[in-house]
Amino acid sequence: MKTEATHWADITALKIIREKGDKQLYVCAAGITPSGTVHIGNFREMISVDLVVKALRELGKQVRFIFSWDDYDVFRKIPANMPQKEMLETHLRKPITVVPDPHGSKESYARYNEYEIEKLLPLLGIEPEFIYQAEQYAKGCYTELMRQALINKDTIKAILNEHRTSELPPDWWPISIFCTSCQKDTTKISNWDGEYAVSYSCSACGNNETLDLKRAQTVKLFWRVDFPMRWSYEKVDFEPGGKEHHSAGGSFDTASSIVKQVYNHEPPVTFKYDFIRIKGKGGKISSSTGDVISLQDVMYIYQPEIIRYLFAGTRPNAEFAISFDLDVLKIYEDYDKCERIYFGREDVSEKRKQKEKRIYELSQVREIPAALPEQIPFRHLCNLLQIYEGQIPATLKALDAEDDTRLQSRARCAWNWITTYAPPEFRFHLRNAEAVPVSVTENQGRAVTALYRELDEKFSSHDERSLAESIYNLAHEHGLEPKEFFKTLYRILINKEMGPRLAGFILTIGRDKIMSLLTPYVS
RNA sequence: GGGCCGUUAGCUCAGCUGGUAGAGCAGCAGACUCUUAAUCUGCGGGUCGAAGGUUCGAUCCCUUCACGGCUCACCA
Repeated sequence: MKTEATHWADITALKIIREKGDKQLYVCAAGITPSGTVHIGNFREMISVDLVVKALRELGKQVRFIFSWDDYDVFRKIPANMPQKEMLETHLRKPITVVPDPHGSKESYARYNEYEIEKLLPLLGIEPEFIYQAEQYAKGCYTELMRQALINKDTIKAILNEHRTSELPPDWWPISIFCTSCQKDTTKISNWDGEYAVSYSCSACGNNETLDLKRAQTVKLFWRVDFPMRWSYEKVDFEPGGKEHHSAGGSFDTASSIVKQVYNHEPPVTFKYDFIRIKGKGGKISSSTGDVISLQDVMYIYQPEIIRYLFAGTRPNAEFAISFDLDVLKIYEDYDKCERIYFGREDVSEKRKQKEKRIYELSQVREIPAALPEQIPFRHLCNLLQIYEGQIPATLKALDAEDDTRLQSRARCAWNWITTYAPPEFRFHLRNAEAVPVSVTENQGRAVTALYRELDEKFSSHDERSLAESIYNLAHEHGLEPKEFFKTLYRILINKEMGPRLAGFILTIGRDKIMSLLTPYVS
């Protein structure tokens, strides 16, 4: 039993129970429009709900975690990162589920964007029940609720007008219609009979028609109304919202009024989450250039647990940056430290300990490890992988590490980082022993020869410290400044002037390899 | 114009339901005749944006103000 909840996910869970009462089932919802690549900022919506769901379940509650894809939205503009722009151009104003996938792999534009992230979520332990709005509308799930909105048109209008600078026009309706002929939403409603018949005319193709709401599959609610309608339909108890929805007059505000006045349902518990910034991914990052950062991009560098850790460890209403630069090392170190704290291997204040422990628990993709997992510092992994040229099994074997999924995943991320984002100082290639030797002076050659002999005799008895000492001594014995000797050795090993801390590096490279690399210089 | 959020050590930030402040980095000193933001050890009196108020007592509550940022108001 925990003393008091201090983590935001637990606090929110308790708040939901307090405000919604003791229920058999709690509904927690997330929703995103797949009108383009789902980016890491959108991901905050999913993970935020996931963490709250987790907290509720740990309190012994039954929870339904729903995720609504707002894929009956209209295709308004073409994101810069999409191929086949001319083709897409011809589909503007149609529902995104009708627009073809420009990549040609999925049944629609919307589906492509949905799938790109749906396939990744289970890897992060996020497994919601997906609801596809286009499908829901098509199935007629919302017919009655649409009619209710039509009946309450004036109420809705008044609510929306409260915060508008210009009033909605007299002929405004809370629904919009995709023309059955040209599929575009370039339609104007001309009449509603008070029951289920809605007439419209299409300005694009000139189509005039009267639809039956009970049969029609192309009518939908205006987004600010769709939102509260869904709260009512799914009986949503909790849904967070991005900051763009959370100010006075924003969609949460109007949706709350509408759900109460039109649908006779209480709005869900909510909180606001802030945006995610990106750091260290050089140059163009704005969505206008279409260079959005997706979850996949982040997973390329960060293990699943660490992605969860980043979000679980930050209050939702605080903005934070996801880094691709040197900060990556620090983030991995922070996570490892958090893990050590969880397993009591690190002395910290009780308060800190409680805090970190909860964050650690929430960061786990599945069950919490029973004992401290083997930790291999990210930085070290980066060096080893370069020695083994990116071969993960060989690297883990050299480490005598368990070949488990966590370490594999970390190794993959480390290699990805090294090859894509790491600064040049971090990168190296071991030279090939058969390559033409670099040139060394006579003195340098003698020192290298001495080192060769030293290693030949005592490689296995050296540790980093003793070997470092030997290197110094050898330098002096042969009249070299240590710095010069270091440079010489780095050139011989990796053809650079600097590299990883030398003694440890030599030991890591391993006896066989180091001997073969030094051999050409032995006189 | 409305709303929200910030303003805490040089920098980045922690500080839960009030009991006069902390961590990392930087810095300084020392150690190691090393180098991948190098490692180890030691060192943290900063009017907690300003002014009022509530309180025995406020960084943490209330009010007002200043500065900074974000967001809504057109479309989804």
